Amino acid sequence: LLAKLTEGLPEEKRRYFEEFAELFEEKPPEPRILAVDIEVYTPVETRVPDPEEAPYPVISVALAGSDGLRRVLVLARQVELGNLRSLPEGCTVEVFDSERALLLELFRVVGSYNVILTFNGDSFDLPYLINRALNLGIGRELIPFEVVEDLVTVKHGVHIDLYRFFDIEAIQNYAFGSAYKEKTLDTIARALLGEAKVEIEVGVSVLPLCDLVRYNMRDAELTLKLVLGNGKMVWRLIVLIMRISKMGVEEVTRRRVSAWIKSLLFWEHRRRGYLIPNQSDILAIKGEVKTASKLGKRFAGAIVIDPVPGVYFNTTVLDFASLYPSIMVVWNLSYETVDPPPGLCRKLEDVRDESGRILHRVCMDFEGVTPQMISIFREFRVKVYKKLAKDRTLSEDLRSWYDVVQSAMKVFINASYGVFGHVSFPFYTPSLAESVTAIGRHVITSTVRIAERYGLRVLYGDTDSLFLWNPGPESLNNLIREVSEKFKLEIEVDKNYKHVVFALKKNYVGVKEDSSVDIKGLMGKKRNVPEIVKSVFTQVVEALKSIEPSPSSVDVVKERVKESVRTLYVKLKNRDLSLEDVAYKNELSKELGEYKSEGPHVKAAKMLLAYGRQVRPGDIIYYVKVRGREKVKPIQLARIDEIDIDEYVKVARSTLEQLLAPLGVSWDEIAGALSLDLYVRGRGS
DNA sequence: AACTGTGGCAGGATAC
DNA sequence: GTATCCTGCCACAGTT
Repeated sequence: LLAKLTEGLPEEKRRYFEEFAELFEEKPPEPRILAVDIEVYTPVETRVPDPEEAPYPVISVALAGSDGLRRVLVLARQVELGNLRSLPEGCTVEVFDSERALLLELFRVVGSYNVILTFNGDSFDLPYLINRALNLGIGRELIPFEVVEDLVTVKHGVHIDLYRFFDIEAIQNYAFGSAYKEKTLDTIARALLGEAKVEIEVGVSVLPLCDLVRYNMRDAELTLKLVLGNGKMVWRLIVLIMRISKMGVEEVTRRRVSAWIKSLLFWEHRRRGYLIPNQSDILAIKGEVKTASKLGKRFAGAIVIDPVPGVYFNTTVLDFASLYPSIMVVWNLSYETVDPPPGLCRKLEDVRDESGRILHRVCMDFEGVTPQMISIFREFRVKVYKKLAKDRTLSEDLRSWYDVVQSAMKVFINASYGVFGHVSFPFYTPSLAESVTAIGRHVITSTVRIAERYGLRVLYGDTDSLFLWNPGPESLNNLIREVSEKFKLEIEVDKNYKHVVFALKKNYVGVKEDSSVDIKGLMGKKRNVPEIVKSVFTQVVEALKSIEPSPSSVDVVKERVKESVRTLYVKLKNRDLSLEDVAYKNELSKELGEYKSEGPHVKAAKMLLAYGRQVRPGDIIYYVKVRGREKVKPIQLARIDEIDIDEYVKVARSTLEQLLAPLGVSWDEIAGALSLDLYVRGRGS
């Protein structure tokens, strides 16, 4: 495959391919890995002990090793023993009457593993262990961990904090397709392994010993499985990113994709003997942008076509395969090729936006580093590794390795454009980022014009996609052929919708041939909408699946909605719900003091703080709407009987109207009849 | 002094 | 990275 891939290429480029191939073919190392999780005593359940002070004893430590080790070390305390039958299977439990002995045993075990895994170990488990050991008079030389800048490392090996790894946006979005949204051990394990933490009703400090062991062991096991489960997928991904980026394991698992790409590009520069420019020098020559349009934005982005509201049957979605990276390859866009200083380039090409205006010029004398990297990854990914990942003649283990190889490349390809628009990236080049989006706009608007010339009806489009209403196969093929030839970009049919409902930009519902449903952007999908409203939304979507092109079919949907809303009303009125059902979930994106306006989740967070609970940026605040002056309360401080029913009816209305309006159904039509109906029923009961 | 309406903006979440 | 949606705060003006 490699020979085929590099056929006809110049010697130098062939060598690049060969060198990369080695990185992808070399088997991953299999070090001894140990997952560690600790539980700490705390007098106040809601308060997490400060790891700098480490004032309270470590009451339990669970260890799960790649060699099958399953051990829990517990401290003997005055608590219930609990049910011995609830102890996890295949696990050794040792009870210590000295915390010092417990920690020393832990340190001894840690010493025989190369890779230590934790979830949140950088900010809690390991600093706590270090400081607790010091407090107990254990010498530093006996403690296997040490703090280095913003991480905690293992003296004889490496430490991977999975919280930090899964927190990396590129990992979350590209490698796992946004499968998990909240970054807790429980939510990530549920999403990736289908397993959950052990549920406990009370804090760990008062938990019966056997339950504590079970709870602790599960956490360590989940931590280990997140790395070694699914055919060691995560471990392999880490290894591949290390090889591609030329970074160590502790950096790769803690730094963002821009750091990986930086490292890769620095390496490439050095191997070719190029000078690495200063950021300020790039900015001085290539910093000028011409499309700074909106407040807070540095350059213009993509085009979103205003959808024609309504319900459409038989709609085909076309899209460009990784549009931005492909544009960078075809137009040779790289920080060193865009807007070269006068006299340094013989062959220049114009970068035009959708209006034909020339924004920048690109040098075509030589291939830029970025396009070269992208095209190598793309070639390998499409022509080699996607195929090998599906090759039935290979062992399952090998196929899954190749699948990780292709997804590692995907991460680098997808991130290749964004980093150049990021101020802190060492190769930050505004004119480059602006050129990519301008060409993107040019490509999509030209494609719309060509589609219309073939008599195709464009219903909607966003950045790199076009939704075509009931296209004739011939016109469709003509469009695809003409556009691929004109731009040298791959455009293909992505999917067909049996029917699709449009209302607003970035908001639609489409039902595919197999009755699976795509819901984009609608409120009912967002995490900040309470569960109780989401479930009504889901019911209405179910009804939409079966819709046919007839008025009676719309009536059926109307009835279903009415029924769902009625149930919601009754539930709310009877307060037949849990606080979780009505909770809004919002992320606290910064420190409380940094907020300019006090939104509901900020207000709720402040109440939690006043109550003595820690709140940090990144925390998801759960709050409910209550009657009275405060209007909101954090879920921990609220009671069911304070819930403000009207607020929930309001949010149900706005959420469902997004589905109803395109069907020509008004809310009043449903709620008007409903309130009378409820009134009569209410009297009846 | 308390309330109501309004437009601008902050903030969160999503699409691509 | 930008584009877009929705909610709710906030300042201000006008009314009771």
